[in-house]
Amino acid sequence: MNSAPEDQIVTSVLDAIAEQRLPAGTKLGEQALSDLFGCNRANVRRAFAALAAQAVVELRPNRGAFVATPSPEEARDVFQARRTIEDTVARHASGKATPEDIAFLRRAIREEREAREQHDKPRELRLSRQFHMRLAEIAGNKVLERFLSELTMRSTLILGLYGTKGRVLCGDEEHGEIVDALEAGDTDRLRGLMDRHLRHLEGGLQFDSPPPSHLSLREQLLTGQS
Amino acid sequence: MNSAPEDQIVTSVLDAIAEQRLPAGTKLGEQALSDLFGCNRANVRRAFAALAAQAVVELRPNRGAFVATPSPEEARDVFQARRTIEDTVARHASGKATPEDIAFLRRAIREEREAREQHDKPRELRLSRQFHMRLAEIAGNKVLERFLSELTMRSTLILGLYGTKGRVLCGDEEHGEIVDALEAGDTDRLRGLMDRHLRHLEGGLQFDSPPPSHLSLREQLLTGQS
DNA sequence: TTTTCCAAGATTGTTAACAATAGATGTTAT
DNA sequence: ATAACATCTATTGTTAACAATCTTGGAAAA
Repeated sequence: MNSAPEDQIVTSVLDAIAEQRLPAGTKLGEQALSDLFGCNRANVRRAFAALAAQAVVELRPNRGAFVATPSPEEARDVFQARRTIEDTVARHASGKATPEDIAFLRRAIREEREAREQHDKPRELRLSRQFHMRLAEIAGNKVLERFLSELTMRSTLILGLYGTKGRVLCGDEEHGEIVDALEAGDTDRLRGLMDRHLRHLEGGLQFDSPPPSHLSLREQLLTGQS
Repeated sequence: MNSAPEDQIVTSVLDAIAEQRLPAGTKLGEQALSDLFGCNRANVRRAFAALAAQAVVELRPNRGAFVATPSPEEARDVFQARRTIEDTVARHASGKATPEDIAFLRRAIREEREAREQHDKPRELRLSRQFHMRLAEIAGNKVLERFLSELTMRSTLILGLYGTKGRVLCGDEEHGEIVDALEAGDTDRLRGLMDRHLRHLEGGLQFDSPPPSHLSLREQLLTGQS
């Protein structure tokens, strides 16, 4: 649609975050990105402003732009919001899925399992996100779709920070059951499965181990003095 | 918190939209705003990018920034999203309201009625919005709070475009009943009242009369040719 | 009078240079 | 050897000038 020079930066950064190629706290230098995308720093700056408005990038004055590092409280809020929004998505998607939709979802599940078996985590994450976003698309509400896009993005960051490595991220059997219920038009079951799926995802987080510190050396040492 | 020069632009524009001082389709010139806020155009540009990311401003290449003019479809999506989010807000706010919260809400209702009697529409709109936002604050989810902030903003634009003038915008008796249910801790009733309130609001829209055209003279005349 | 075309003005988009600040390196004194 | 200090570099923030585009207005032709 809009091929403005800054939109490409936004989508590229979002894609990178969605595939966990950009971990939380990564510094995004203006020069680096302007070189990479062959544009001037003003466009990079505008892209940062848009990304900051979606809370996937944090802007620190005179320091620069950093990939956001969600706190445990933010993680809770994000998943609570996801349950809210994806419940409505489930309600409205139920019975509206075309055969193409079902085929797409089943293919995504299959490829996601393949990616997991091959330990291709970026691909797995991308496919899992596509699964949820397709459901929102079927529901047919652009506003909720955009909100969920932001939330899945932040979920990826949260999983990268607090996810227990050994565990399965998005159990493909759960996704499979969801498609079954969607195809059958069983709204209540669909809603229940989705809720369970999201609680499962959130339940796998561990907030105790690493205090997410992405501070400069100086800030890490000087704790709370001028 | 953050007193960056561009943040002031963002909040000022949002406030103006929330009070319907900036109607949908208004052009926002870069020079005009940079003069007004005593900063350079680069900051205005960044503010526009942030506002566009929240869908309250539309960016047309080589034309400039305009206050968004939501279509009837967008209006439907916005109110559906509001019902979704404010239902969760109601669920989580119920029983959590402090006496100060209740006092604030009752005062907002009273002042809103006064503003309506004095035909002070900006004030009325601002207070009505504050009422809903305070509920979100009580619920205690920053993500949903931010989403609702965007949605109430766009609701104001929608009411300005499609609202039937004679009708009452937000019946204060409805707000009153909501506070009663909140204070009583009657969650189910609170949810029901909120849903009814939002459906009431949406039901008062009329999409037939004015095709929302905020085009230049040239665009209004030359319909669909190069 | 109406339409078409062209030119002037205004606005947006881009770029580069400069200023200000933070982070890092090196030096010196204790 | 360590800590405090100064300097140096890299990065962000600001500004102004220039280029490109759109809008406006009027003149010329039908």
